[in-house]
Amino acid sequence: MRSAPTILHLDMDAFFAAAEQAAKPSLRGKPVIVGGLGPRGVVATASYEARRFGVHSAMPMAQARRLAPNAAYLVPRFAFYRSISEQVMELLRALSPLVEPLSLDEAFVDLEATGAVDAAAARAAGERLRADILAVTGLTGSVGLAGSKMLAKIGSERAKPDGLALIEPGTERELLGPLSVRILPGVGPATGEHLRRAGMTACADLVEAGEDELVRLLGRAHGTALFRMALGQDDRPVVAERDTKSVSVEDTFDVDLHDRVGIRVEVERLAERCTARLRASGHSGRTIVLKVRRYDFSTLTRSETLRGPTDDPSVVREAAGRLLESVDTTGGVRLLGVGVSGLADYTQEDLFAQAAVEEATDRDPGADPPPAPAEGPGPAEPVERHWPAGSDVRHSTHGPGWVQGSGVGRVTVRFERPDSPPGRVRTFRVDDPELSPSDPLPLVAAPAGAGADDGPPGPQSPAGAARPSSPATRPKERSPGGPGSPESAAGRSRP
DNA sequence: TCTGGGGTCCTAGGACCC
DNA sequence: TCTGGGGTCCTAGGACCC
Repeated sequence: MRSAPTILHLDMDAFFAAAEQAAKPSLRGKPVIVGGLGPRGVVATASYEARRFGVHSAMPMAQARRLAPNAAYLVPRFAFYRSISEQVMELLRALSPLVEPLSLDEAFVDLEATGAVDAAAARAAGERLRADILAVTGLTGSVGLAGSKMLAKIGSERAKPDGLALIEPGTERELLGPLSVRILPGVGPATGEHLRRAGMTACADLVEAGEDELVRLLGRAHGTALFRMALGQDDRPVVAERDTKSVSVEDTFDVDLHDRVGIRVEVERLAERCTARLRASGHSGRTIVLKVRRYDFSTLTRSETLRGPTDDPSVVREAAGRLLESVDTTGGVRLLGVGVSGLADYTQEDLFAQAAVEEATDRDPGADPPPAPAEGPGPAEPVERHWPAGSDVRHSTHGPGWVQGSGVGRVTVRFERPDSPPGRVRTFRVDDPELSPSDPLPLVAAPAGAGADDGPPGPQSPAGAARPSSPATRPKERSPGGPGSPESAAGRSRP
């Protein structure tokens, strides 16, 4: 425990949803829900407007739709969020070299790594950080400052949204006492219920019960850790780099798989994707893990440890295939996964391997929605282009916009950009040659002088402001169709 | 209402070795 | 011939986190 609040925790507010609102002016102030749009999707992030309807992270999408039928529903765009995250992490590293990212939108910073800091200086650094994040990304984040990781995190939680909370060292126990045990790290639904049945719901109850009782109830590691946490004692250091321990990929299917051959094919595909990710991360591994979730949600894993580490797709594929042999899949399978653990650094210099990595990562659907087949002029295949809800596009006449929804051969686009007023909506055929996928635009306009590069310098770039009426390619105008109207009716299409 | 995807850590039993 | 304890590795499952 430190005597000064020099551990900072930053948590961006409703990150994915806020990033989408920043990119899409028409969604500001409206309920926005980002997550899987398929029949088995769950909510990744709900904007604060959507939370008022009771929607929250991890909620099944079907339930969210019942609660907030008029919200805008968008597919996550991880590459976009990652680019914003990098800007934020950069600002954190300017504060201190000791930064521990927890996810795209969260990190600890050790302010002491640069020298002694008192409470006033820590608070000033936190406020400056929040201002810088807003200036650079256009988004808000909340900051917690305390003498330990746990309290810093509790601080940022209490500061939300768009706030800062500083917890003075010495006040931890008093602060925690009346709070629910569920705020302690490591207390989830199961442990919470376990403790409740033992009559403990507040942190003070844990202190009163004593360490021995908690160890008896929860086991050595968990019991002692929890007792200390409840007292506000937490010595975990901020750690900048931690080694990856495993790499895995998994898929939940829109409909349960029954066909044994089909299941086998999926396992092999997953093995290849997993190996590609493994190689891309510069690792090889010894233990191959197969994960199967059955129709009834029961989940099992089978693993096999090889004599030495591998990053060979065929080795991983075959091991995963062998593991599948020992699994009963009657009744159906809703999820399959393949993972590799027991990682070793991969040092081999092999041009063939490198080439394979690049090729495989290009195919990795873990990245963002594929930039749909380029405008193949060749008469080759009339592949139906896929327009994920929320993705950025550009129209050769109307400029930049985003996909509000698609289905039955049509795609609806709203033409607006981060710095424009809310734009208007138009509908096109999915194969309209004037329409193409594009990269996200910066959320915050580049400083004056730097020419913003986008929008055809044509007459009406800021759509919505101007009133484009290009008679040549008159797209079918579509009625208002506010957020949430027609999003991908196709749902998720499996390869 | 019907539960994602990517991870981490812990526990417990059995094998094996000393 | 029987018995013991400790350490490490492997496998499986579960809780938790974002």
